[in-house]
Order: sequence, then C-alpha cells, then structure tokens
Amino acid sequence: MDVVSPDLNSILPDEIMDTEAIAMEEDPPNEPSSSSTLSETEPAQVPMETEVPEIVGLCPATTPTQKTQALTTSTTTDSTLCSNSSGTQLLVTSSSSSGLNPVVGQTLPKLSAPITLPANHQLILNKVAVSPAADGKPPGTAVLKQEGQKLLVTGLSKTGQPLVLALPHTWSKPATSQGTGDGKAQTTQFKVVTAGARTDLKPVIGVQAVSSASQLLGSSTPLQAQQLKTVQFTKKTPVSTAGPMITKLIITKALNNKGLTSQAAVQAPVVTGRVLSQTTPSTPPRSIAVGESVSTVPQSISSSSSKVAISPLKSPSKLTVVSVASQSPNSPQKPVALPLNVALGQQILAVQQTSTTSPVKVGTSQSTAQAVKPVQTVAVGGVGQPQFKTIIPLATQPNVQQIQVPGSRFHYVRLVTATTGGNTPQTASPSTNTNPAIQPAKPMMMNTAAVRMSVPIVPAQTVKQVVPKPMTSATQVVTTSQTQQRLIMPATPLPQIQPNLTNLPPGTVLAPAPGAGSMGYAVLPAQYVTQLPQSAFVTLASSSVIHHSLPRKPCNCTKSQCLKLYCDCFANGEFCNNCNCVNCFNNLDHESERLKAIKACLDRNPVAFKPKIGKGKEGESDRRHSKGCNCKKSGCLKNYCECYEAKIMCSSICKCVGCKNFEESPERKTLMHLADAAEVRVQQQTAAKTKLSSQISDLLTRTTPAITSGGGKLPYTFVTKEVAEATCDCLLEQAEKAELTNQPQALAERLILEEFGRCLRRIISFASKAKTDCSINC
DNA sequence: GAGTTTGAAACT
DNA sequence: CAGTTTCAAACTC
Repeated sequence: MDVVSPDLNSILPDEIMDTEAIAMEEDPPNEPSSSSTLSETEPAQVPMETEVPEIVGLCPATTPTQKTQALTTSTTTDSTLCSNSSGTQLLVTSSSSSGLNPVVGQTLPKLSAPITLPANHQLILNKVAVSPAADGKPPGTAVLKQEGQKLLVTGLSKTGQPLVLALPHTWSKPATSQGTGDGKAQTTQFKVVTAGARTDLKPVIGVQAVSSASQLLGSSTPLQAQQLKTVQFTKKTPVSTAGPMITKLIITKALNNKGLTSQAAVQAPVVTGRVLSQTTPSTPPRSIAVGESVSTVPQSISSSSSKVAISPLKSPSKLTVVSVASQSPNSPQKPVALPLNVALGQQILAVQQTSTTSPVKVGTSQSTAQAVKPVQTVAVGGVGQPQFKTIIPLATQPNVQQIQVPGSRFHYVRLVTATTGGNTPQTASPSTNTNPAIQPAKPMMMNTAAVRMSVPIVPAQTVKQVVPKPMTSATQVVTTSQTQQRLIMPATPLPQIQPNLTNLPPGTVLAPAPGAGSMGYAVLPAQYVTQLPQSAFVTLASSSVIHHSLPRKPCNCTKSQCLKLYCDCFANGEFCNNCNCVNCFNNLDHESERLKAIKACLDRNPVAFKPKIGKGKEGESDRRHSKGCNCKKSGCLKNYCECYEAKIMCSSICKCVGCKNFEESPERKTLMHLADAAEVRVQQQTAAKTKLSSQISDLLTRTTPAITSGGGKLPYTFVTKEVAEATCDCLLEQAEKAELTNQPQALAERLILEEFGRCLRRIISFASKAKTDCSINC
C-alpha cells in the first residue's frame, strides 16, 4: 500500500509529485475497508489544492466526529493527529507554537479510559510551547489514549481537540519473534513529521506508522535556532531473543528563544530505518537518490518483508528523516530554504534504538568533507553489519545524550538541541516509561553490554552520486558504500504533511501546492548536514545505500562571494563544496554574512529559494517556469533559457522574444532529436566500454584454469604454466631428436610444429573432456 | 582555455 | 516597474 496516500500526495509540490509513484507493498490483509480513503488513487488525479482537512480525511480510523474534530483542529488550531484504521499510517499535525505536553497514560475528561499502550509499544509526544505567553494560553497537555487500534492523542492543540492516532496492528502485539513461528521479526514503520509553524499558519506534526520498517520524516521551519539530526536505525529481532525488542525514538526539540523541549518517543516492536535522499537536478524529477539501510540480520532473523513507507524501494528497513521545527521570532514570515535553516542554527533531531538482545555498537564518525566542522554521524544497525567498525561513546557528542536506564529495556539516545533562550531542554519523561535516570544535557555512557549501538563510519563526503535511473523498484536496489543522507525540511511552516519527500534532490526547494499557502520545502543536502557545527548527524548505518543522483556542478563564482543567487550553490541552498569559487562565503565560516545574504535575498524575493519549476495552470503542462523566461536572443533553445534548461517548454507567462521552445517548434524537435541521438550514442559508448572493460577484466582474472559448471571455459584456459612447460619440453625433445639425427632444419621445424599440433590437440581434448565431465558431475 | 554571449539577478 | 549593471553559466573558437 502507499503509505503516502494519493490525497496526501496531492498537497505536495510538483517536485514531489513528479517523482515516481511509490510502490508500496500490499496492505495488511486485515486492513479495514475504510482504507479506501487511502486508496491508491492516481495521485495526479488529486488536485494539488488539497487542503489539510483532506489529510484528515485520509484517516479512516477516525469517526466522523473525530474527523470533524481533527479537521477543525487542522484548520483552526495547531494540532492534529489522525490515522487510518489499517494502522499503517499515522498523521499528526501540530504547531510548535502550541503548548504541548503530551502525557501518555493520562486521559482527557472526554476520553473513556487511560491509554494502555501495548507492552513495549510506546508513543511519547512531548511538545512544549514556544511560549505560554505567545498567545496568552498556557501550554496544553496532550493525552494519549488507546482505543482499540487507535491511539487518541488529545490536548495537543490549543483548543484541546482530541487527536486520533491509529496504532498499526503490529503495535498491538509484542514485536518479538517469539510467537511468530517463523522467527521473522516484525517491523514497524513510523513516519513522524513535525513542523513547527507560525501561529497564523497550520503547522503539522505527522506520524506515520506502517507495519514494517519505520520512517521518520520531519520538517522544520526556517530561521530557527534548532539543530536537526537525522537518525536512522536498523534493528532486527534475534531468534533467541529473551524479550521484545524495544525501540524508542526521542525527539528533542528546543524552540527558539524559549528553550522548551519537545520530545517524542516512539516505541515499536522492531524498527528498521533508513534515510532516504535523492539527488537530481532540480528539473529532472524522476531520478532518485536514496540512502538506504538494508538491514541484513546476521543473527538468523530474517527481516520480515518490509514495507516501504515513502520510498518505492522495497527494503526491510527504512527510516526517513526527522526534523523539528519551531518558529523564528526574528522573521516569522519569511520562508527560508532549508539548508539555510541549518545555517541558522537548526539542529535536526535524535533517535535512538535499543535492543535487548542484539548487541549494538555505538560509534561516531566525523565528516571527512568538512573537516572544519566535524559532524557526527551515528548509525545504529543490526548486529553483524560489517560496516560497524568503531565503537565510540555517543557521550562524546555534546548534542547527543545516551541514556541508559538501569533496569529498563529501553535505551535512549537523546539529542539535545541548542537553545537560544538558554533554557534547559526537558527530558522525555512524561510517559509511563518515565525513568528518573534520564537526565538532561548530560552525556551518558552506554554501559550495558546487552544494548549497544553500532555505529559505522559514514564519510558524508565520500558520496559520489551515480547516474540517475528510472525509479523502478528493481533499479533502486543498488548496493553501494555510498552514504549520503539528506534532511528534508520545510522552507516555511507547513500546514500539511508532505511525507513523500524522500526522493528529492539536495537543495531542492519544493514549491507549495496551489492554495496551500506559502509553504515550501527544501531538501537538505548531505554536504549541508556535514557542516552542521557540533551537531550530531545521527543516521542509520547503511550497508546498502541507494543513490540515483546527479552531482551538483561546482560553482565558479568570483565576485559574488557565493552569497547571491548568481551562485547556484547558494541559490539551491547548499554550501559550496568542492567548488572553484573565489572568496567564497557560502560556508560555515561565514555564517553571519551568509545569513545576511539570505535575508537580503528573501527581502527581495520571498520565494527566492523556492523552485522555479512548478505546476502550471489547469490544462497547461505539468511543469512550467514559475516566472517565465525573458530570453531575447537564444530562441529559448539554449541553456541560457531556464525553461529549456529545465527541459520544459515556454509558457504563456514567459516574456521571451522569438521563442522556439514550444511544442510544435521544428527547431525544438530537431534539437530534441539531436539530443536523443547524442544520448543514445553516449549510452552505446558507455555500454561498449563497460563490456570491453568487463571482458578485459575477465581475461585478467583467468590466472588459473578454472572449470566452471557450464561456464563454457575455452580450452586455452587449460594452458597453464605447467602445461606450457610440458609442451615446450615436447617441442625441445623433437628439436633434440632432429638434431641428433642430423635432420635438415626444415624437417626439424616440421617435426617441432607437428609436435606442437599434437600438444594442442591433447590440450583441447583434455579441456573438452574436463568440461564434459564437469557438466556431468557438477 | 580564453573570450564571447546570454539572461537572471541585482541595482538604481 | 522599468532601465541598467553585474554576474556567472553557457557557449564558441
């Protein structure tokens, strides 16, 4: 099933919609019929103008009343939780401006019973208001309540509207392999989307849970002093597990200037994760780059058939990114491209995983790309994953707290974001699993032998993108050592969840859907993450990372200091990296200048960092330039033209002169044909090179005779050194014989050649015989 | 690789 | 908002 429903997709910008359809595995068989609202309707048929209420409508589990409440909440308040009854999707919307103090185990007066989370299943939402005084209301209190498969979360909004969060069916039962019979671990997939927002907008926190694998997807508002950390984790349940595996995600959120902390802990039986990312040029949307962690559980527990939440890839473990947003009091109305947000001090997030049975190592890696600004990459993976090499206590990372609760099966990793307000982040201790051992802002060593976190060294800058490929499930499964995670954050406060954000190029700023307000997203490139100062970039170890992306061309700016939109890097919200620019200020060493430049750009054009290619009007092309081009001499058939460069035709809003970039243009068709021919030629050449290289490599590797079953080895492969020497001996013998008998030279040569012929025949005969024998015996 | 052309961005 | 300047990429030789 599509975790991301078409309706939900409909609210996504073109760049998202343009990505290939997400191929999800089928829904759980017991999925209620109400899932029709989550039907796999063609996303394209859904108007982009889908509003938040439609998202709420996606939650079949909600009763009409609940739906109404949720709708009301989404439109008038700041928090919404909804889910489909299938338990595969949770959607939570919330606002950072709202005072949130969800408490698990409590109930609202309207709710019948306190929530009783299943054993080893826990959802902790702890969001703190930006300021109680911001709207004159005290922070609200959220209450989670379980109602069958649903999890009601109430009190998250200022208005106190109850929120419904459906638990996936897997939540209702222990996640251990015990009882499964097949020894396969069940996985639960979460997707958490949080978006801080201004009070005047409709921020969203989304939680999505799927029966297998987990995803976390977050978004954040710009210009907030937050730190984002991405966590990806993979876990499998060993067969011999003594108990259910417990995974908790603790998302610590520090709101700017307020220092309050929002935390969310999601506990699932088995959580596997990955970070999805994509790198493509801004225009060709159908290539995907995905950093994926494919968990290969060496300890016998084969991962259950995983569900892919966002990515069409079928992977046993998936986790998208989490980010938390809050509002910037400085420029609350200004959308900012995401990477810029990071430069503004945001921190992305924090997750942690614990296994009571699988030893996991913990370690950190430092970015090799931006040595100036070490970035910690923490990955949590299953046991035996070869990439886990280093054991480094997370305590070394100032923004990551490891919390080992004595006597608790839970193991916490808490990311403490910096607060500009100087307040102490609060600990995640509102739930029934509250443990006093959890201490704020104090690095803790992992002292449990049973629970360790495995952290591979993930050189963020070793990633070299590969040629984009069509998004098919087959082509996406590319095993590579590349590891590049990208963070997806909203450029502006988000009223809706945009869950399908995994297949985006770095730096992509996603245009808001029509009617969706001025929200935009930006995809944080890995390079950007690596430059996060003193922020832990927590990610999942990834033995298999999928990347289909195009490398961004390095800029060559000389006068702009890479702080103007002339610079493609800057315009795309990226730091310059491996560029040829001169006097570059587009880096962390010049954060203040960069921020000023960002602000200046936004002052000039509030949508400066949004994509120029967006959806056109009804009846027009799906993609068109938002402003149109102004070409005068190029005929819009050269890359000077932004439309042509984006491989789209000029539209009615273009002001170009002598435009030849329209559908029926013969010049354009000719160019297209030429381009196609050139592309085919390049592909053929590439294929030829590849084939030749393969053949040469194959020849070079044939150092010893090898009889492969049915391999069709040629006889010459039997000409080993020994055979050659024996042949030479035979030839020498003939030569000596001819010499001893005083044979003429011509006859001697003939005898030698004849002997050589016999040798060859014997070799061929043996080769054939060996091949035949092998084919019989093998 | 140097020089030219081009059009978006920035500026006035 | 229009005209001009600046800038860096695209293009040509």
